[in-house]
Amino acid sequence: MNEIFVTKWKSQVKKGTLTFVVLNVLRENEFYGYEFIEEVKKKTAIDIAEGTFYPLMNRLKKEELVSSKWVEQESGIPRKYYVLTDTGKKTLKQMQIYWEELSTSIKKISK
Amino acid sequence: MNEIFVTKWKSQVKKGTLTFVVLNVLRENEFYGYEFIEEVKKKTAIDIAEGTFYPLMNRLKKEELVSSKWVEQESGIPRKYYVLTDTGKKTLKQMQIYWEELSTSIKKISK
DNA sequence: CAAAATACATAGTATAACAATGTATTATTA
DNA sequence: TAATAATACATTGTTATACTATGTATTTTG
Repeated sequence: MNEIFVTKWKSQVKKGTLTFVVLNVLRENEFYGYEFIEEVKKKTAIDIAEGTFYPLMNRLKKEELVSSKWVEQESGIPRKYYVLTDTGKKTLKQMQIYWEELSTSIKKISK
Repeated sequence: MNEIFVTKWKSQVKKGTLTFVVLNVLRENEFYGYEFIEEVKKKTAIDIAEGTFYPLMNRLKKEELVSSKWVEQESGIPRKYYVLTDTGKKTLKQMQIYWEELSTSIKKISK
């Protein structure tokens, strides 16, 4: 029943949304990429493709909303941890305002 | 304070969202384009550019989620009214399920 | 009578998600 | 112990959609 349409739509809905998710999650904890994706998959209904995540993080770093640092492991591949910057925190606050407005608007018309 | 970033982000967030808005609004009433844009602007925090709306409606018609009919006016330019099809109604139901999941997920991580 | 509002529409641009693919290390399991 | 899965980061190319700018035409308003 129009599965292709719905699938494509879900992918479109994620645009922008994933940025909002990332900044929100980093507000409370530092995460490295692989962990982040797994955590979000477990705790929410949101599935982030790796091919989406890494370019997204590089965009956010370029915009200086997040910074990153490599952390060597006793064994295994080093992990790149992401941290929310002050600019990131301020930007997130503005985004939260719009998100709130938008959710409220949609709740209004979808009830 | 990063206004350009936030502005671009808002535009990204609308991707997919506008489809959801359109189908939801048409669930209860028929509308013509100009009226639709004005109504949504008045009642919600959502601003839809005309250059977004008309191509969007043509996509939805192609997918057979909506149909349209021209209605002549006693005076003035004829109006093209949009109507939700049965396929549109069924597709919307599936979208509502995902939207609910997504909002819940984001509420969880943004609190 | 000029400007604003109404009403539909398209072309070109920018952006972001995703699949596919790649590299490398470590843990599991058969 | 050899193959496979899981961990961990990353890029390239494709596709889809929102927006600006622009265009046409009619009607209302100042």
